Amino acid sequence: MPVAVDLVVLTVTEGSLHVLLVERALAPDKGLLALPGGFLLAHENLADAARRELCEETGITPPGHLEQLRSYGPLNRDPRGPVLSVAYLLFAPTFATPQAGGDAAAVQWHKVEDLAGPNATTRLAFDHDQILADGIERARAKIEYSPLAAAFCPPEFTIAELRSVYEAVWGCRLDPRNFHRKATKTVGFLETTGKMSAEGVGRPAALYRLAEGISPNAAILDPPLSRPRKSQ
Amino acid sequence: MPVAVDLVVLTVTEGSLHVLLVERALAPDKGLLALPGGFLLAHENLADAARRELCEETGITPPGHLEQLRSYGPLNRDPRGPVLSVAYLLFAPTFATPQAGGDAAAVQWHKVEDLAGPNATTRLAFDHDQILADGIERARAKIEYSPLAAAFCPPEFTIAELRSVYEAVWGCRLDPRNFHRKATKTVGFLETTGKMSAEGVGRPAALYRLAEGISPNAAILDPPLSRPRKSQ
DNA sequence: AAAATAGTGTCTATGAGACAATATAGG
DNA sequence: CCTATATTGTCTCATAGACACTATTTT
Repeated sequence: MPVAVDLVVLTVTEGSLHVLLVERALAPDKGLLALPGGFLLAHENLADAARRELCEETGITPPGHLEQLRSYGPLNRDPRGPVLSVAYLLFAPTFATPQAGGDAAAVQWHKVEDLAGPNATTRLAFDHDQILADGIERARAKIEYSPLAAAFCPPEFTIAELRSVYEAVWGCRLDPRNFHRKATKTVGFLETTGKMSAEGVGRPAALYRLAEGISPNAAILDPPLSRPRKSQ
Repeated sequence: MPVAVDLVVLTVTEGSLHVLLVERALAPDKGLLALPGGFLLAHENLADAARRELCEETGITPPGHLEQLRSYGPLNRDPRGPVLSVAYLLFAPTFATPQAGGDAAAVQWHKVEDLAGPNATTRLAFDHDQILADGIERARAKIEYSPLAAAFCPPEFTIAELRSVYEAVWGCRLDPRNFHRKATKTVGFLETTGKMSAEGVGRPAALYRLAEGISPNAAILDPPLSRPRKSQ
């Protein structure tokens, strides 16, 4: 059984959630947008294949946090026949614009708004719409009770930058004052650097980093940074 | 690449969480306890393979709720070579004692306490200890914000039965009075049947069922039936 | 000074959890 | 009667969210 690995690579730029897509250089679905990915090699583990494929198609060695999303198929998802796909999710800070390579004719960040949800305008190759939707849902759920939102930020960041990540991923506005209190008072989340941000207008903001010794993966925020329950 | 499907089949009996294990009839790891499972056939989807393997090895057509857990490998988990395993999780009501068949020499329910956590006494075959641990963790997290705990109960059940499920899965005692209020007042969770339970001593309890039109999978309890945060 | 953003304090509504009190069964 | 379990009610504490207010910068 051929086994593929596909990646949902998410980042936050310009106030909204973006996903890294490639334009397929080969049939099937040549010319369509798709998640980066490819076939698992013999003697390779899943996560290693995910990193290798991302690097081959985009020239990027993934920073951020990589985790398994779920597996799909193998039937009715690739016209060539049964292919089992194991999807991975990468929480990435915005890094250098990627370089197309491998099976990819072009690589670009795309606004998630245009691809998933009610206002979607573009169709992805294979069953990648479903995989993307699952990845977004996972990201939305996970930043609530884990420190993973910080994986979208540079190593040192302001509370406002962190808040804009939550706002982009959840697609809603958060009260800056309540968010500030919540984020800074949640134990085991942030650590002050002592430095101040010099950017922009208004009072300078303190710079924070992830708390020492936090693996963004395992740590659990308790209580969680609660996502608003009702429409705001 | 050979692809296997393994199942973590959980149920609640006698006040504690149990998992269905087979004794391997064949090498490798012959004689060891293992999760039921086997190889994916050509032209078969993952969830279908999970159901088929469970039926072959235990004679059971799974009631309850089946969901994908995650994938493992393919390296360093089977002495025969690389095998990708996709694990599934089944929330099962206690049903008829299973019948061994296929690759299984014996099939039995085992107390999860004896297998996972600090007091574990038995080792499972392959990497099934890890898979079991992940399945238990998923179950513990999921019954908090989904109606899935009811999948461990018969179609009609009392609040006390439902509470004992939560207590078994979470491994802690819950206040019967607070639990009763919480469970019955959570919208979209339970529905009264009008019938009463005749069992046991004390005042008879009302029988409930899952609310109409709930797919236990998709529904989200809001607010969740919160798991106690601190040790009780 | 005005505008903008950072950060703190305060109030209210809601839910979790402790626990009193009542209801209904069997012995 | 007593005991056991079901079910309801009440109280307290903690947290989410609304929002007034102060602090510090740029224009």
